[in-house]
Amino acid sequence: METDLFHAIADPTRRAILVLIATQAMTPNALAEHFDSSRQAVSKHIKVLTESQLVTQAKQGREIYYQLNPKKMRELDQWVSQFKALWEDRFDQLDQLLLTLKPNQQ
Amino acid sequence: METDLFHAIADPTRRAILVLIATQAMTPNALAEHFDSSRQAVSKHIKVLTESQLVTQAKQGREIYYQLNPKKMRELDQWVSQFKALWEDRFDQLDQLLLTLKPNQQ
DNA sequence: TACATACGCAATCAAATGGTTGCACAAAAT
DNA sequence: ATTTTGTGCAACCATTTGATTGCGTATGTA
Repeated sequence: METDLFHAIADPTRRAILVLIATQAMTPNALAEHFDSSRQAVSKHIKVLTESQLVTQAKQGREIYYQLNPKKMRELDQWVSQFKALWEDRFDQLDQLLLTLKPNQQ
Repeated sequence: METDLFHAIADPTRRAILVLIATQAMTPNALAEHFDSSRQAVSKHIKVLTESQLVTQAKQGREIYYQLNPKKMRELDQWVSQFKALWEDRFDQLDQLLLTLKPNQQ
């Protein structure tokens, strides 16, 4: 089962997990302490993140440490970058001009 | 009704719409020609995008032109940027510090 | 050995999602 | 004035989602 990257980051809990494990690997139990929902619910989120390859795992004894996979996060950055030119200053001015010529109605 | 930015881009059709209208405003009918699903299905996607403020509209006669709102897309870029230090080659202590100080965003 | 801990997996359920069809209405065309 | 076109909205439906509960298994501990 592979999960789409954009689907994986659509959930607020999953995004919070990503921030938490970005700098330090964490176990499901440790992660679950940061949320109101149960460990199993958090584990299901972790599974989605793992299937999307945003997260990698490393087993240590009976604990499993999950960690962010920056390479996959980079894919998101690359997708966004295709729009980057649109919010640069010179294009903002063009937007203003278009708005003046075609004012929004309704 | 306001839709979350990350939820808005979770759907492949909606992402395709964003790419199509990034450089040129388009009407729902024109957009629907690019997809297999019905006009109404596309219109529902447009509604989600509009509610998330990723898309703005401009009425012209009986046609409604939809266009990308770069400022909102920039928010996505800013969220991703908190992880940027993790995949950059230069990974000095300053990057670490900035990442740690940055408040958690969802 | 016996028990506790950390975790994944399966079943279940309410809510959300994405799609379709039908309809209403305003603008344009005839 | 009547018809066609462009669009949004509501109702409906199958599928997916996020959460909970219960269970099985492997690892650590008394």
